[in-house]
Amino acid sequence: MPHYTRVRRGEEVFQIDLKSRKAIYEQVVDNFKRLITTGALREHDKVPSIRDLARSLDVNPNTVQKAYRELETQGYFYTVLGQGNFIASPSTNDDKAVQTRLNAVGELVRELIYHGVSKEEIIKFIESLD
Amino acid sequence: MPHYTRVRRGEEVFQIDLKSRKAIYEQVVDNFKRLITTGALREHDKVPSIRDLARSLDVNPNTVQKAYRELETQGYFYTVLGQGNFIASPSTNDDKAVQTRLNAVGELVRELIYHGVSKEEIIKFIESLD
Amino acid sequence: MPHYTRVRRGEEVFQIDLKSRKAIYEQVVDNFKRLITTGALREHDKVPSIRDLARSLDVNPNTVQKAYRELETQGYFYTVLGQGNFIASPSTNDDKAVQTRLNAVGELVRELIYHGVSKEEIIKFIESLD
Amino acid sequence: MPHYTRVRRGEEVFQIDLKSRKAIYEQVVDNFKRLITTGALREHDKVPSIRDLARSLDVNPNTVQKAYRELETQGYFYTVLGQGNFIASPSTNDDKAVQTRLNAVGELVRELIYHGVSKEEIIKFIESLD
DNA sequence: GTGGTCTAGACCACT
DNA sequence: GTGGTCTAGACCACA
Repeated sequence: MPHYTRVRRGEEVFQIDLKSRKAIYEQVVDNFKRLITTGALREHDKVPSIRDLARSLDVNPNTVQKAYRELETQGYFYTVLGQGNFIASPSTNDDKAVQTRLNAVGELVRELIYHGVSKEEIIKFIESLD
Repeated sequence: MPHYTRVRRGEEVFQIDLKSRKAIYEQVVDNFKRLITTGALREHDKVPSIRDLARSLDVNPNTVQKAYRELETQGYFYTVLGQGNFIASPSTNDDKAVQTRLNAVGELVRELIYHGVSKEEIIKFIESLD
Repeated sequence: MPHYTRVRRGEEVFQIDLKSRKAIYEQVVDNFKRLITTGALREHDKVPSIRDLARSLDVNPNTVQKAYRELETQGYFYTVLGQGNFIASPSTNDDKAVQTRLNAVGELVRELIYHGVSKEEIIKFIESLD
Repeated sequence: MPHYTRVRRGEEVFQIDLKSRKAIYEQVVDNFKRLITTGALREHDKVPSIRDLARSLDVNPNTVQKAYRELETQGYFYTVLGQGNFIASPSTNDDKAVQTRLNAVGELVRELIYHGVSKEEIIKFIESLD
């Protein structure tokens, strides 16, 4: 019995690891953030209904709903009552979100340097993204 | 009940925020990582005893113990029985640790770009660190 | 699918935001209340037929019908069988409606004060209306 | 069988109407907002544990938790893991919250005027609060 | 003790 | 069809 689920959506893969210490709903959130920030999902795209995704991932609908709610409050989704959930427009002025993430990057960079990786290598890695 | 604790250790500050969503033991871990990766604590330095730190921070000794065990597992501390805990040497060849952190950086960079921050700005931020 | 609809009616705008958490039929109700209380629609004016408005707003006729029924219940519309819906006369003695709204205002004022807005500012805002 | 629950907490009353069209968790949220904005609950006060309040109100703990989470994201509560929930400091710079509430006040004032209440009466009512 | 997650399954409101 | 709410009850992590 596998303890993870992978679902292909177009070219992209949606992956949940039931054994992970990370909560399932958080993994769903992270998967969607990845699909959105990589451009695989774009503004106004419809996402699967709560029930459908729950069936695909073989988890309880409540769990998916919690993820969708979280994505809505974080500004990645919007909900149209009776019609489903959709990808929202990027909010480019969320200073708090930016600051949190920059701090996290700073922390990781320090740890990477401690593990022997140079700033130049890290910057080269970032430039190679996408 | 105070909702945060700050303890000066030399020039550096050790800070616990009870209001944070992060578990206290994780905050203790992160504080030590920060002190180590910024050079405030160096190889073979002795760290405070579990009981002492617990008293300083006004948290349960079990919590500090959990943090110390975690730091040992992650290779930041080593224990000498009967003498206490000490800062370990950096492990410069921990490919798994490096890979995990690079992935996390990649994820954060994508989210920052999505929030309107350019790669150039992120790189400039990294260069400005320390 | 557009995520909002604006329809000009004379000088005034009728606006539905599908992304809002508010039910569409409630938004239709609110739009009419606004047009009525601002004087854009007056006593005995005829309102569009359910089918026409549904077409203009690109929503389901059932949704508009629900809104019209609600507006009739609340005393803003009256129906003449075979002729359509019309704007009713203001009911100046509806103590219950007044009391409900005053309570709501009180609640909002308390929350505004809690968020640092002074009573004077709130009163100035009210005086500036219209 | 009564369809509502009233719980006295000190001088204040906490009231839930199971028959209301408003969701139970929202009623819990509103009750706490009222207690906070009227000053009955103050910064750093401990609120009842999820299980305790659920027992008092005779609702499911999940329902109370949903309310507490909402209060946390709206900035009224903060959670200390393993210790419970506490009243947060007022956030005096939440422009969005202020704007939303001012708009709502404007709407209500227009409706009150439509129902025959004068601006002067409304302002007098606001000045009489507390 | 505390909050957090998850399931199974029911019922409701809106479109 | 869609999302939203609620219950009953289980299990886990943290302090």
